[in-house]
Amino acid sequence: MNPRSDTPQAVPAARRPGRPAGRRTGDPQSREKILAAAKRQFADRAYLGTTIRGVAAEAGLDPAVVHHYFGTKRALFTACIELPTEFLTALSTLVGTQDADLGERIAKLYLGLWDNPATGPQLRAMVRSAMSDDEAAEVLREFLTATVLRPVAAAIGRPDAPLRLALAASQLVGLAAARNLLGIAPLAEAEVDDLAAWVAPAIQRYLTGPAPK
Amino acid sequence: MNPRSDTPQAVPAARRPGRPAGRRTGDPQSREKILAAAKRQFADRAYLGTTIRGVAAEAGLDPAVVHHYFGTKRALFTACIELPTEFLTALSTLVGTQDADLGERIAKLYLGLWDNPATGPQLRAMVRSAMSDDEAAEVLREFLTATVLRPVAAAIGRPDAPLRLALAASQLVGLAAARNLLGIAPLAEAEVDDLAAWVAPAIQRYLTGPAPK
DNA sequence: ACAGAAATTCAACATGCGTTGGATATTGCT
DNA sequence: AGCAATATCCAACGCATGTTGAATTTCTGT
Repeated sequence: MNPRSDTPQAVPAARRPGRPAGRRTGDPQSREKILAAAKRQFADRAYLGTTIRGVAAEAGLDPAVVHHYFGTKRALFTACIELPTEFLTALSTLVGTQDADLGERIAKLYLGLWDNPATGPQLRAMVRSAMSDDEAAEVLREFLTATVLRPVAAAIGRPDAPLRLALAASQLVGLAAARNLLGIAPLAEAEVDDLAAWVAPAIQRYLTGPAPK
Repeated sequence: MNPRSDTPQAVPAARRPGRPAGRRTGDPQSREKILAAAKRQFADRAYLGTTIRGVAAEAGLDPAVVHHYFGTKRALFTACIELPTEFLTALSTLVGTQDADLGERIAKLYLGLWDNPATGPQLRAMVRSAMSDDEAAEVLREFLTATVLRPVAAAIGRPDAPLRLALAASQLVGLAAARNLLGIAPLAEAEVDDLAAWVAPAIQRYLTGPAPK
């Protein structure tokens, strides 16, 4: 503390500039601030392009606080891509019922998830990172097969159901990526309902139509 | 380096360990080796996950050689994603002709490009990096619209051609990403011709079918 | 009132990165 | 034979990163 210490030993103290250390008054929202900033950055720059320091800066905090709450960057990422389960169950039950409007209802629900501010960033972060990071790819693959493809395949009950669902999923993921990640103009500017009407027949045919040849 | 130097000055010389510096005998293939290694790594780990040092190591060279030939990492990347123009013109002329098999022929040609060892790595590198890097995304968007979407839209000549083509492209990109990047099982294991038969009706409908509603 | 837990700050470490500069060896031209 | 161009290696710089540790302040429960 004293500028002129009376002992010749190392004097690590004397913290003068910046805000003082220590706990802030009021209930701490740092964890939520970090999560929000991290979701935004993972969604925009994928796993490798996102830095702990950048997240901390956007949240207005010290990088060490991020580690205090989440430990490692990987743990922060997995905390960011957890989706509200309500949507997943809605999707599953929806696809379980077979009818002529199935394709359109799936497409609308799915595109709505991407435009929803509560779930869109997670989806963007997931797909963006899965394309450039092996571990994230495994997370997405596991998520797709476990919570979407497998249960729905069982509900449909055809022998070629896994292939059919994978085809439908590839169309939907490709559409969302082109629209929300790459920003291909005609898709990015289109309305959800119009897009759903366009892709609905394709989804419907993949799921319930006749096999080719 | 020398334990007993005869001059008290700095002695930078006396390079002893490792291979000697200087030009190798025989025609230098280093540029091609670097390109091959870089294509592989950009395709596998996207732009940010690829390091000059890693590329140099795979090519068995010093990182400085990479800079000697390509200057910067960005320049190396753009050198890697240049596609042979023959394929592009083949695609363009193919889509210019309208008939009932158009969807299937497009799908086969496109999926073939991804499985072709001469063009697959570039496509993988392009799409992978476009998902995580802004500049790469612009390259892909420009490539898609300029060499595929725009000319073909002109050939089709419908007012909603841009949207129709973007939808077809989203299906194809999504299919290739799920199959070649994410490794979704039923798609990764399927034959090109079978997949083409499945997606052909969707492509055909996007391009020439009736508009919805 | 007090002790422990929690929250925050700063400083630093070790690592890996892209990039640069200089030294050295080989080639090809004249 | 000699000389410019080319190719290669090594060492280092400056910077950013994830992560750790210690110090400090506030809060909470008793």
